[in-house]
Amino acid sequence: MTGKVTSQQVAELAGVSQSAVSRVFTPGASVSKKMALKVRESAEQLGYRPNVLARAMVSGKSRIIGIVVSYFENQFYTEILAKFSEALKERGYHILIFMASVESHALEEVMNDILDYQVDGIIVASVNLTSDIVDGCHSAGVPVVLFNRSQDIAGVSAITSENFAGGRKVADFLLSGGHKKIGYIAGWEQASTQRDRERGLISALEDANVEMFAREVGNFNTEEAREATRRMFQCPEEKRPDAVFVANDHMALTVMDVLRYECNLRIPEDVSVVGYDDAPPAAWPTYNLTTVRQRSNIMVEETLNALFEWIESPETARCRTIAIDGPLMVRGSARLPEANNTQGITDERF
Amino acid sequence: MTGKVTSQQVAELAGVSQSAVSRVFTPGASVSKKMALKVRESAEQLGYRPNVLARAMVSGKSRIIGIVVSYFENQFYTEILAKFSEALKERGYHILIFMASVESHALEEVMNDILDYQVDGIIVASVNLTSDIVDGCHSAGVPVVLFNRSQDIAGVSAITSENFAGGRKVADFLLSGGHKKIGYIAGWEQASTQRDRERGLISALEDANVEMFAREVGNFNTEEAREATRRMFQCPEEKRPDAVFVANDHMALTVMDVLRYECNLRIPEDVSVVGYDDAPPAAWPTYNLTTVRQRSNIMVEETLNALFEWIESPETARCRTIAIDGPLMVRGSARLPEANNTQGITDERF
DNA sequence: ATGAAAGCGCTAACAA
DNA sequence: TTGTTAGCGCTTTCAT
Repeated sequence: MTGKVTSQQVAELAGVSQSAVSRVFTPGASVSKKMALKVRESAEQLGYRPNVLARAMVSGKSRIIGIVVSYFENQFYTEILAKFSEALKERGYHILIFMASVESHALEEVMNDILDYQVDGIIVASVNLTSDIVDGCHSAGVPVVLFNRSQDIAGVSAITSENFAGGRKVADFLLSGGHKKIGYIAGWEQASTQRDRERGLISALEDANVEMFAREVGNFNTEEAREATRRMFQCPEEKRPDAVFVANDHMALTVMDVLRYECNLRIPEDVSVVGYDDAPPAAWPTYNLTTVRQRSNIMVEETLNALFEWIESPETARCRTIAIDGPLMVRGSARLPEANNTQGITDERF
Repeated sequence: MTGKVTSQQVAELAGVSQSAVSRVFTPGASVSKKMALKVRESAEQLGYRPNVLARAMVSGKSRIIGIVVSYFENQFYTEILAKFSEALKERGYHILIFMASVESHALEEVMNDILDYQVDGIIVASVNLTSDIVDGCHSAGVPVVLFNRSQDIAGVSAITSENFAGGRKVADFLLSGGHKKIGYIAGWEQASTQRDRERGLISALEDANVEMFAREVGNFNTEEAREATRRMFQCPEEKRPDAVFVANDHMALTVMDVLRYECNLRIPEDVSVVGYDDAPPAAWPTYNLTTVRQRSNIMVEETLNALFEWIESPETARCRTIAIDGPLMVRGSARLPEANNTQGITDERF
């Protein structure tokens, strides 16, 4: 029944000034051993802990980072969120979380909500920003960094994987597996990740003089991916792709389910499937999905580096656009290249 | 480049007092139409938005709810988090998120961190509290409610599903499917959900004079569930259960994978599998898992009701312990009762 | 209906 | 090293 304990109360009990108490709880302030001891004892006794909000008001630092996520059914993002949470806790920060729908109108509201909390920075995962929104953040002095999206907006750092190269790896792998009829199930077409993966795919296909055999849009969500798969595969055999690259794992799982249980197709005997992300379920034996890994640990780390560079020295911080290379995880969902075909492929990773 | 805009600046531009500006942005304060208009115009022009932290300091209400989650790989909880997020946004609150490991030592730290942010309430999902921790919250005047755990601690409301009844439903279903050799893969044994589900199972088994055939502990995590399954099923056929109830879906998926890909057992021909939660992947055709549904919408709603009852009227609020009934979702992972056996079972839901 | 003034709990000069 | 003082941006009496 203590109610809230203030530094003032601690000060009185310890017989010192209120600011002395503040110093004791401020790392790197100058206090004598004796003072520190006295104060800590009284604080302990009363159950005192500094009020982070009050500290935030005067210091201008809330130690809160806002995170916006929009595809939360996608296990890749829940994994990412857990990693951000842990890494930020280590730095003494905490996460105010916001789930956004994909429409950018709602986004503006969400971003304003975030700013109202005086966050020290914002991480935006798989969301498209507008320069108006970014301007809003900048004029509030809050750095923003994009995770898994890259956009040409002044002053936002962006961390992605090498999506173009990833798309190429998939194409090369499929081609060397002898596939000629390669289909593609696209994600949300405004997403840079989607576009770059597709560009990579097409570019490698062109190099081999192969045309994309079929294309449908799954929009990164389960239901549309299901329908896209039906459109692509419920047709006479000669019009059916013998391989399909799906723009992310989340959709790829659905695609595999539809292929197996609705189309009665065997994977990889009848059709090869390759995804992108290496989300946890990709490794489950049922799916055993060949996919391009996004190296989430590194991506998270780089995102935080970029963000804290701005937070800690806004003057000198430079805007970064970083793309992390990731390997193709070769598993069982796609036909393997013939042994005599493998040009230097010795490893699981292509 | 506006920097932070204060109510003072808006006041000056509008030619009114700072407190007038405050009133305009305080729902239900007394301001004339003219004043409101003038102020809103100036505010708009400067891009002013009230500072939530400053407001929190004086009002004592931060409009932040702390949420602690510990099993984040479990899709059931990511779904829950999304639902809390949406429902809270509707009430004008936001979520400060904390991921906790299961050890209770770390928990105390985490809870203190949360309190430092002056949250208005705390939701604790699938975490075991101690009364010390709860006392800490109460003396800080912060209500706590347990989600998917129930514990005998004074002053904490708890919302769960009818775990005991759920366990019984599973047993009855398996029994009427003709199973006699029923195994159980337990969750973390300190968890009330785990205990209640198991008690329900055993109680119905006893009523039918059947003994539990095998039991292993999976601790609610993937790796231990995998090992538990091996221990239970890698043995001579006669010592092998013909049905297994797994304490939650997250483990059940792993169990199914091990059964199929390591033990070469068919589901449900060789062994029936039943889970608990009805997490999203349970409905995927590959798993098609028969499971007890936790009605997450209702559970979330009740959790929030309990929490806000405390937040809004701490004097009159009463502590609630609510268990929500949930149906058995009959799918394909467990053998169905013989037609002539079905005593009044007409529906998919048992 | 409006303005003046006090103060939420804290940090950060500034003196001493 | 310590105490004194002045705010951070806001809500909320209290006068008017």
